[in-house]
Amino acid sequence: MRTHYCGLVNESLTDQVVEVCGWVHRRRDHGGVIFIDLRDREGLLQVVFNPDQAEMFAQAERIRSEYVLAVKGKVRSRLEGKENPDLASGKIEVIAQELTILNRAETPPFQLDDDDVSEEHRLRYRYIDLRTFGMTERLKTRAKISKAIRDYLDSDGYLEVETPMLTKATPEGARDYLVPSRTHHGQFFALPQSPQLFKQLLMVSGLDRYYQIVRCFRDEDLRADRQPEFTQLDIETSFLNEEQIMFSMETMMRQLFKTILDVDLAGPFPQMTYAEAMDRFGSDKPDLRIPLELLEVSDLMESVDFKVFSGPAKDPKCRVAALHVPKGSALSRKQIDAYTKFVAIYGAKGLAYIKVNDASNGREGLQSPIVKNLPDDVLDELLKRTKAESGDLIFFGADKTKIVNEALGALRIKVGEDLGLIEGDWRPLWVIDFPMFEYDEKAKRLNALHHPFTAPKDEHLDLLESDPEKCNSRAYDMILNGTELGGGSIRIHKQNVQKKVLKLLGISDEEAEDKFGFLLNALSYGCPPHGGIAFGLDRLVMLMTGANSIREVMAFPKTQSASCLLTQAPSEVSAEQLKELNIKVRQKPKETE
RNA sequence: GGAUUGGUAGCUUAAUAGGUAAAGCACUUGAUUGUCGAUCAAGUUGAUGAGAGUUCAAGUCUCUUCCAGUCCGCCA
Repeated sequence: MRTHYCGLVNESLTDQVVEVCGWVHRRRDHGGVIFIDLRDREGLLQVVFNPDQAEMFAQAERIRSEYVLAVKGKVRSRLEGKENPDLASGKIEVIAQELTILNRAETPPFQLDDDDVSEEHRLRYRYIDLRTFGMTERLKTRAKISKAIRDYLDSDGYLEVETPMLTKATPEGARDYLVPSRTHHGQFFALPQSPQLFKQLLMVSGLDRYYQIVRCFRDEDLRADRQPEFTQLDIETSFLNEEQIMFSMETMMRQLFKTILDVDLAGPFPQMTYAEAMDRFGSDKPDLRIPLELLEVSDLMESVDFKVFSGPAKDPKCRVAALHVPKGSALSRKQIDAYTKFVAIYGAKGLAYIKVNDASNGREGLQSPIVKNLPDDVLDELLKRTKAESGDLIFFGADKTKIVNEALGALRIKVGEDLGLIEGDWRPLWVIDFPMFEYDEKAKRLNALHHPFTAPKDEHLDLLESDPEKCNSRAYDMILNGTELGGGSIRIHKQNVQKKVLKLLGISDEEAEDKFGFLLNALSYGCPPHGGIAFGLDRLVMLMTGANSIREVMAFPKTQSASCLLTQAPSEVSAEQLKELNIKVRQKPKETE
């Protein structure tokens, strides 16, 4: 039926007879001659119908948008001056000899060349949306990325192993998607949040190097970069330390960017401690393309007669930080008010600022509601430390450290984007030396910053007992342009250490035995030192294709309320199905009348 | 759970201070032998997401609700 893809017919086939199949992208009827742009996944091809074959021409007159055609015809150079430079096949056209209408089509619910159709419509008719050039290209790029990754890992000795989708609910982490068991009344499987434990077991089994491109499930609220089901590139290896794993993953990324985008990522990736990232960027995934930094000024503000600053400056749980914005004094009062509103989202109670009108004129050169509260020596030191020049602006955050970091960290990105300060295209880095735990104020207990199987640094082992909050882990995150591409760690391979960590997380011996007994057992049967990493494949593809949501790189994504507009899932099930599962729905859904 | 933006013809949008719902594209028909977002002419298309209220009068004001987007919380 087909000899060539439409989009791949070019001048090298001139004078040959080809058979192509595709969808009618556009029809231009000139009465005596009809042009049809025929489209398939590889692109467009102009097909010409002449009236000398009356029967075929009559059929061509009835063709409408999105009809599916098979056309046999001769490739010929377009007439002089009639080439279309926008088309890969623009130098040639196909003169139709035979036409088969394989299928008719209703008028599509939206036009394929309309690039601002609402996402709601696109998702409802996703099968049509996927015909558009942008979607097709992104899915093709995604497939190329997966293949390049597989090629690299395969050549590096990694085995692709599948792990169960029906598995055990875990107490830590995100909310599980549950699947009721028919054969065990009242019991449930959980869909995996990640194959974490299975890949560790594969290391115990001596598989040595494992990878998998695998679906993961988390029942939490959605974002532009979060879907209830998403794809991880999951990797684990034995007998390598963190430096070796990081080097290998970096090499993989470098090859990937070269293959897909022809981009040379500068290497080696810089490494930054968690503490430094929080201090300088207010974030554990800093966007290094933005040349703004948070500056610690708590020590300066301790003794000033301005409680908004001196209070937090003296409190060890708080910080006062400055964000120096070159040329920022051009910001209007209205813009600064908008930024004040912006940081309020993160809990900041205000946003102090100083406009540096004339850096050489001391206090007189500064414009700000707070200058009157600050003594000369503090102002001098502030200008010195920020290296602020005339025309600049300095924002301040003074609050709980967490709030200051989140507020100024987000402001840093927003201001950087608004003022067009972004430098360079790709700025990867590693963030290392994460704390093992974070104190959860609400639950009044420790939480694992990565996950409960992350190993503590050898030299911090004693801190597990004495001061767990000071204990750092052997975890590492790969960050690209402010997005966490992946995170991993060296795992705990000693049973006693694993038990200790679970206890610190407030998991009782009984619960540990119940939920993780199989892992604890496995650790006792000759578990090698091992570690790994998991990358968010959707986010990686999103960055590499320049998409602004992972929905744009998934064929059939869900909406923000985790429903599928195409299939109308989730939906109710029959009484028989529920009965078989021994499940009773407690409340009837609200009346829909 | 919260903040915020939007929902008007098949699609994308408009509608002054509450006073006859409009345009472009799509679609239909006709014309048209070199277009490529073809062109020209004529034509069809609406319970303004749903429900209630205020009013002589509601797309517009009020309340409730549903859907979609962005963000906060949440996401080890």
